[in-house]
Amino acid sequence: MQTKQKPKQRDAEATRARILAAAKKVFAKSGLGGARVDDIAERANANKRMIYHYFGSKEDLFQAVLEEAYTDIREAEQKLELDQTPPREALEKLVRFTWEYYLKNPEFLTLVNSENLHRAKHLKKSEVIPVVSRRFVTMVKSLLDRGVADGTFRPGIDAIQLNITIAAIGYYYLTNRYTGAIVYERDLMAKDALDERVKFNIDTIMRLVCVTP
Amino acid sequence: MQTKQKPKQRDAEATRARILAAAKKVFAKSGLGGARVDDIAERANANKRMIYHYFGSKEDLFQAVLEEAYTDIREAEQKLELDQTPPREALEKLVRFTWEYYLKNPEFLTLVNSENLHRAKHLKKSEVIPVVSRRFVTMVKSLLDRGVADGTFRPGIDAIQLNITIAAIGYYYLTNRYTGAIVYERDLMAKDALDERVKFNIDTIMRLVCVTP
DNA sequence: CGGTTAACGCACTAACTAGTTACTTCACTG
DNA sequence: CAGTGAAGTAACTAGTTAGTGCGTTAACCG
Repeated sequence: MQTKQKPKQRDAEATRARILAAAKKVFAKSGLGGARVDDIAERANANKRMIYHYFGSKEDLFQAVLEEAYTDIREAEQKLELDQTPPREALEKLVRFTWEYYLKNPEFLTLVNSENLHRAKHLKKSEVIPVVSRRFVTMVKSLLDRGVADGTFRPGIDAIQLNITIAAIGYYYLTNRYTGAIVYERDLMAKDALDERVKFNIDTIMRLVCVTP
Repeated sequence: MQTKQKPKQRDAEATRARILAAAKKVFAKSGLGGARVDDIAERANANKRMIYHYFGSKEDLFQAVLEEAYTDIREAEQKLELDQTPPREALEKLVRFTWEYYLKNPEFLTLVNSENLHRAKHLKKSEVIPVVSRRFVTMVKSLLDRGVADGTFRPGIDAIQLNITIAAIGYYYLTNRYTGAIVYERDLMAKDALDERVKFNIDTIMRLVCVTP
């Protein structure tokens, strides 16, 4: 049984996927308000009519893009298999992963920003988000527990506060890189600067969590 | 000589200020792309023509709003007079101030996000931003130096990395409060949650910077 | 192979939007 | 107190923009 078939002239699945990918780019670049449906259609090599055929409206399309973005990062986190790594190493791995994911997927940052500008009205309607989110929080919780049990981590740290902090120190640096470059008069995206920042972030989290940093 | 005069029917200064205040609200709520010039004019109790008279264009108005927002926070920071406070106390004061400023001025967060979506093209043109920014970085640098000198702070910490981290742990929590509430299934803006977060943030920074946290 | 269904495209609209034109009215000065 | 320049207004334009009506064509099934 072969899965790869000869390319069809009409392929609902492929067209849908092209629209979704194009929408992700455009929404990330211009936000929900600034994005143009015509622009998305053109980049997707699809007719604008198809967007309304598959997604219903511009906002529904935005919701689909967001859901995909969130499930993507949550899936990638699960693949880290932190539960099979010693606590200290696993924590560093998580901090490093979060940083690198944001660095390689900058659209994720702007999409989340855009969604917060709209007070998460699209995420609120989503069915899939709570499912993947819970699995993620549970993962970090059990990592913390294991670390406390074997004496490497301080007890009493709230997993959600830790999660937020790990995300924050990477997210803020990267999402505000343009204003940051001006305020701090420094190229924040130079290789050296990026390397220095991960190091600093790992240090920050280790000092926060570990008994002996 | 009295400064308070009877309200004029025509007052260039007052109209300009009303437009700027209205623009700040609207840009913060909808972003640069989503904001409507007509909406700003209406909220300012001014004619749309006046916006073009005083500010030239929508983008120039946005730049004026941004510059005001940045100079406001930088001015407030200077008023803390950290150089007249012992290093440890001064650092905690700075972390707390940053958090509270973001909390009380949420428009600042969305304006900065919006500007980063546009790759800081407006901030780049500004003359005043580098001036106030340098004064701010200098302030934190000398705070760090004083702390190292009297043995309370670890040596070798980069002032800009520290600045970014202090901003990040407050900014991220607050700017992403809507998506955060859904992902973490927790009311992040409840009084208890806010109190817990400042405490956590102060702890994070103290452990990062102080020799004996 | 013929017919039904779903994919696809063209061309349109109704509402909106940044910016402008041409005009009126007030405040202050000489 | 007259007249001039600045403050203020209404109505308009030219170009966009999200969303649609309707016709066409390819794919798949019996």
